[in-house]
Amino acid sequence: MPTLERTNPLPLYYQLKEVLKQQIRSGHLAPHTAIPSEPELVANYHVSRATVRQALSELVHEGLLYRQHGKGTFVCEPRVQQTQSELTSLTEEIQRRGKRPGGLLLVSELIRGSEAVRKQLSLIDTEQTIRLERLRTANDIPIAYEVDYLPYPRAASIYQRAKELSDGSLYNLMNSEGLNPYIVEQKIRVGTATVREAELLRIPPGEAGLHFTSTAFDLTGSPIEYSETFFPGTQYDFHVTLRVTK
Amino acid sequence: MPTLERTNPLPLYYQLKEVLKQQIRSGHLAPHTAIPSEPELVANYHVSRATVRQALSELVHEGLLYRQHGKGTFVCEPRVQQTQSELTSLTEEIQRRGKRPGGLLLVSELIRGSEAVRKQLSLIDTEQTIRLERLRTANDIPIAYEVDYLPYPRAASIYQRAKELSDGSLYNLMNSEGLNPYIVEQKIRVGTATVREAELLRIPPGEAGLHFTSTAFDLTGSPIEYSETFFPGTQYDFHVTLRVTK
DNA sequence: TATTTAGAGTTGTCTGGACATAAGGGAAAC
DNA sequence: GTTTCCCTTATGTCCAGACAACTCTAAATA
Repeated sequence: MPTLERTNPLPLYYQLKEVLKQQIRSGHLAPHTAIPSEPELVANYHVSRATVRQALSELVHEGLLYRQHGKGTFVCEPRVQQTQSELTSLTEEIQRRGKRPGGLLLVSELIRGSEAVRKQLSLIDTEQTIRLERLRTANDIPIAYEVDYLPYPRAASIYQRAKELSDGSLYNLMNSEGLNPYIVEQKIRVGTATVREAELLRIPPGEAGLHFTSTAFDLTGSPIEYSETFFPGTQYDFHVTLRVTK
Repeated sequence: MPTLERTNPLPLYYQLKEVLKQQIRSGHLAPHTAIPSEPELVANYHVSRATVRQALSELVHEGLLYRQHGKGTFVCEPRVQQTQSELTSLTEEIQRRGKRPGGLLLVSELIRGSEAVRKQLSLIDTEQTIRLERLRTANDIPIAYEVDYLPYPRAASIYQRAKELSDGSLYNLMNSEGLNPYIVEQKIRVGTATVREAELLRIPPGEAGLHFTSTAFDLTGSPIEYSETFFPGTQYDFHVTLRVTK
């Protein structure tokens, strides 16, 4: 049995979490079987029950364990998409499918923006928007047309570094500038390609596709990005994992 | 200041959560302002710090508060779609838009099911599937065509009560029978209507729409429902809220 | 035999305390 | 005037213990 290191700067509850995760993933703790009870974990790892419960609570929240009052704590059956509701950028999504993500920055400008966009970003009168128009590619083949809006001056540094977007993800760039997306709201509907979109994506005008509008918020709930993306045809599956809020 | 009732069967941390929620929603605690510190809450409500922290932790997890080590705990800016990633059935979604949900049960049968469906439901050799074919309506207008598969015999009671689906939600029926959806995985893509779908939905065959495939799991991670749904045209927006997992 | 009761083991809630770590401000030193 | 250091206050981690509520089994009872 692994032991927890008190000299380790990582918290004890976090170390315990990692140990249990490892045992679950390795199959040492099988689905639907009970893990050691809380008093047993306390004895085995020489930590208090509060520490054990913090580790278990987080694993329950991550969907790896479930508790039954009076009976015990059990291992969840693994799902296909084990990572639940993770926030993946299109860049990462393309990489996950074994392709090479790329992009072409078509336009980068500072404009006032429509009232709809300004409302999404909660801008005040004097503030402007950074507008980025991008063509996204996988293995150099265009797969999506995207327009991003960011609040100015808050995201001024993004405007300076916009040229880096040709090969990288906007979310990566935002993270490196302290604009960390924490929650993202997305709306999905069927749409048809405009003439401009059809031309750029090399598809017939009017062809159907998925139209995304997305707003990203930081952990304080302030909007930091709004975007509209068009995926033509059936080239793109969108996955999502929902959870009951109780 | 409201007081917590120790005679109340509801836990103290839960009562405190509700009090704080109320103060946030009423605007008594404004966005981006600090709430009382943990020691202050301890003194004000006469509970221990562990109790306070349990309440705050859950509110942080629900996206109503955010913490900053060494500074304090603050109120999040409210988002448009404040309820995050909630699991709403189509029935509830229609009601939320002020329309009257309905349905027509076309087929209810017990079959072996394709290998793909059997795999989604993790069935063993001897088990069968309940197959339900439904036309969903809003104000008596067809809006979606849906095929549901449930594991048999586990969901046998659903098969008995299938006729109730004409006016109610499958998730409601499942909940009343102890089959509680806890996590739902969905895949969304653009699709075209088959001849049968077009006929039932009164649209031209081949028209584009959203094609959903969805698998529901109970809290133990076991699959309890798999469904395929077609929404024609642009009648349906799909909303989703994602969160970073860190 | 069938039912009730008692007990052991589990998770849920709560207490009161301790020290660590991070942020900010003000006093002291330069 | 500027920088450095210390103190205060905030959240983060951890402890030892207590009782409540729930589940299951087995013994006691009708």
